[in-house]
Amino acid sequence: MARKKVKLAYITHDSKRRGTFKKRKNGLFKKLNEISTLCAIEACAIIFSQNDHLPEVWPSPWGVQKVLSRFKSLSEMEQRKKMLNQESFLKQRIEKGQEQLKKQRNENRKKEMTNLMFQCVNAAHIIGNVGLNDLNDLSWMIDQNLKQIERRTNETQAEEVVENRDENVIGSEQGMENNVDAMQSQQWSLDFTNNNFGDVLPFENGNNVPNGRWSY
Amino acid sequence: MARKKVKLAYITHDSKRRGTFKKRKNGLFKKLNEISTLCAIEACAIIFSQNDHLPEVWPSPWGVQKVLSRFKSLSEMEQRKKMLNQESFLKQRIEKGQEQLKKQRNENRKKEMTNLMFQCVNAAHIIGNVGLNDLNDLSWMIDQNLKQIERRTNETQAEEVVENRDENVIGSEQGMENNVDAMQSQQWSLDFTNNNFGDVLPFENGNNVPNGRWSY
DNA sequence: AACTATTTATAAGA
DNA sequence: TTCTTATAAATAGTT
Repeated sequence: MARKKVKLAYITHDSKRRGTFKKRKNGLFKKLNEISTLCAIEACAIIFSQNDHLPEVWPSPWGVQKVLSRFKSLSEMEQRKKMLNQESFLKQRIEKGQEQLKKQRNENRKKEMTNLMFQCVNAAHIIGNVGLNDLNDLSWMIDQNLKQIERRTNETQAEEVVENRDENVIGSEQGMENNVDAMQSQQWSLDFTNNNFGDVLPFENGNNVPNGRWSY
Repeated sequence: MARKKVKLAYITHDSKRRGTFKKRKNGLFKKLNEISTLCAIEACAIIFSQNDHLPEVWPSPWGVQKVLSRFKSLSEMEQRKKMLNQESFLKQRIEKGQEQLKKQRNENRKKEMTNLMFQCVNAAHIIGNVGLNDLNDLSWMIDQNLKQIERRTNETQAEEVVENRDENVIGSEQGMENNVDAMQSQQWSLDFTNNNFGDVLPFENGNNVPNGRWSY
């Protein structure tokens, strides 16, 4: 941005790009430092350079961790929201697939629990041929069944781990149609007011997504 | 930085600070956008404003997640490396912690189920002041409790999903506490060469840490 | 939110 | 690389 206006595009010339990267990274971190001081806010940035596989971070590894833990502690719903932006339809599909998978899991768990409880009662009936008048009876029964429950739970978990890997791909396909409404009803605010970014960048997913500022 | 040189310190005047924050945040994101375009690098930033409990992120929630996962896996890998180098002492601790975590989870699940069943019976007692002679009663009761169960299960699952992702590295939940130690034992190099930040900031942890660029 | 006077950032060149 | 400097950009105070 000096001596000449640079076009906002990948700098092919190698040493030039490295120089620019270094300069701008410093500038960026300085700005970050300034805004966090001036406004007393928590912020962090992580930048992976092209060559170095280790990132440069601001304000410090520990500072980053601190901000990240706060970021992660946002509720699950918000996390979900965040991940569900319209950057790519593919991502949506995967998300939806995961959602379905989760539902399916809950469904399974639900059935399992229901089944479990019926078993409890059956067992009680068999044992005493009477109702469960005494909690102590139930207590015994629970102990008897607990191992079985645990085994089942473990099985379910094991399956889920396996499923996790590929199922979201399968689930995703069917997830699409059902969730279009849900998608559209989501309120994403892509704030372009006061957007002076000027240009449009091709994202790596191939879609042309205008560079805006995302807010929740 | 115009009309007057501002002192690098917290802006007490409220509306002024808000204005500065907004302007500078946009500037920052624009810079981030530029550097990542010009140099084709992965980067992200998270900024918590003072009021809003939801952060502003760049490039997008999803983009942030992507970078974070890379960062996290990397930092954990590094941590692991260092720990292994330092002796299997810490490694053992981690494994033990993971084991404990797993046990704890099973314990929780067990308790949850037990609790559930007691709730069932209690509810039944309250309702009819009799034992569970009729399965239909139980059925009703189950329906009543199912939502609660589901909620609990969701909580448990949510935790597990997070852990699942990097569990084989370091159980994140339990790993967090350990990480403090690990962090501090890490060798961070604070690079002050070519540091034009000029000033010294009091960090919120109380330490006076010069603003430099951290690299691993 | 829009407008400038200034300060900063930085692309090229040394 | 680092330093210099001409110029582009960012932005503080104002409207």
